Amino acid sequence: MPRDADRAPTEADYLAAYDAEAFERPSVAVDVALISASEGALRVLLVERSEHPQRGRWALPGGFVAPNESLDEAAERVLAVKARLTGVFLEQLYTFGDPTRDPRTRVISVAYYALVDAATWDRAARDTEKLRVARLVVPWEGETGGPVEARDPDDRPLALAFDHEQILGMAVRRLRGKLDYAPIGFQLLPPQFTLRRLQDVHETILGRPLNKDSFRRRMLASGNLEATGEREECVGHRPAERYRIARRSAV
Amino acid sequence: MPRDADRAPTEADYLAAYDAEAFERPSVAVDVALISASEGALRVLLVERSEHPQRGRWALPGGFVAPNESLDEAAERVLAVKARLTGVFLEQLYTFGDPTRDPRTRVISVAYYALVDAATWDRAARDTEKLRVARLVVPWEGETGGPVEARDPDDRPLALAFDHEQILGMAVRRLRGKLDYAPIGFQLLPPQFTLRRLQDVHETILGRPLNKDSFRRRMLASGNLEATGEREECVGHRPAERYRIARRSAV
DNA sequence: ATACATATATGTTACTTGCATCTAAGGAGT
DNA sequence: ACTCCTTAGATGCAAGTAACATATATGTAT
Repeated sequence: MPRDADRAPTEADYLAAYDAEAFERPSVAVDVALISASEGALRVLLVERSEHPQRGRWALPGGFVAPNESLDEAAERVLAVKARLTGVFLEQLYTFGDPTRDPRTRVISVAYYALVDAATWDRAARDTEKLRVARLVVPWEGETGGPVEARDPDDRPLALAFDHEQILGMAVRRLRGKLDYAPIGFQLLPPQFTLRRLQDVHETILGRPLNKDSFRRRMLASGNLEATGEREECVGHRPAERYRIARRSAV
Repeated sequence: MPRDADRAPTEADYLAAYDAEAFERPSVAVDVALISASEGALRVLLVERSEHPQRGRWALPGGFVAPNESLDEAAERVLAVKARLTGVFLEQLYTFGDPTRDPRTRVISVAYYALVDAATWDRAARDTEKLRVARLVVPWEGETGGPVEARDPDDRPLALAFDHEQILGMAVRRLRGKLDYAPIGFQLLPPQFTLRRLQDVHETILGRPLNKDSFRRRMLASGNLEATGEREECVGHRPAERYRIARRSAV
């Protein structure tokens, strides 16, 4: 694992490591994967790079961290500026700091992922210039961290800039891992939703079908759901009850 | 959630956010929580700060990220320089970037956690000057992210520097969360260990007793363990079989 | 040799999960 | 109005997994 394992660290290393001023400071950016689920696939908002470097490639919306804002605030700002979204589920994912990940200069990127329902996502994608829809093609064996492909609405593969494919792969894995024990599926749905829609979301994220009954039982037993008493309308069959996130649910 | 939710972002914000050169760049550091488990408690290595700021307080060993090293490499270097350890389990935890977390200047800290067996940890704590043992007192309800207390060998509470208490809290939560589905318990044990020792480790991390039989079954069924054929010696009772991490185990 | 302490095996019960079946409730076509 | 179709939602059962209790094995200490 450690590359320097053989070389015994010297006192000079120690000093060098601690003298912050001696180092050229890196830029720190946040990149946000705005994710939604619709029509059986995960979708993520990408922006086409019009400038060097990686011109023409697709990138996650991002921005440099301003001196007086926290990382969370920077991610919120990026989301507000680029996708006109505020108040959505937003969580830190991982920090990518390979020295060569940006050819210009050292840029350390703190990656975030945000979850919104499909309608919000569509609105964000429509309203915003320079942003384009991308569908994430998540490989079956993606559980293990295989590469995640992004495709445009015409199903053509998109070349992602920097290490953003890696970021998306980690976002998908994080979603899959948290789905079982954290109430995040709701975040991809509007405030009220039927159990079927929730199951669709879970199946999309996991990439495999789930048993309807045990899914229902598990969700209702979790205590995170609350029946609204309202029902779907004009659906051509028995209307399903609508649920919402229970107030006591730990988000 | 978003603090700037009310203020509509302007084009100036957008440009400002993207013009990296206009920003004073932050320092980026790594802080490493070197964790082990012994005598029923988690232990972490801390260094007493002899300089301003936070002089006299206890901090996680850390260092600034050098221009040509990745974040992982920086964490490995910190571990090698400060604890004389290489080749141990090391994983990124979270990145802390509150603008005021360091009173000197903006320092963004990428926190890591490392896991070693008790003997290695003791050796690291003994060999290294300026490093002191600390016992983590993990509250019962720590699952929810309650504060984590650190105490010295005489059980006196230690005042931690910066936001390092928060980092430790997140490390404990991460350990607890991963314990069920990732083979990390082994990392706190020597290469060979009995099932009882492994259970001790799990109970220490989770802070609650586990059922012996189902723990055995679960561990053996996971396929991550491999019997060595060797047994404990001079233990005053029936010696337990020793196990090791199975070769096919995904670490 | 015997007592003792712990490891390991066996068995019993409660709970969870997957699968199958059945009924409920709407719309659409006749 | 009636029947058909589709999906919602409830119920029952079998298989698998969990905790818990008990019994047996196997070493050291006396």
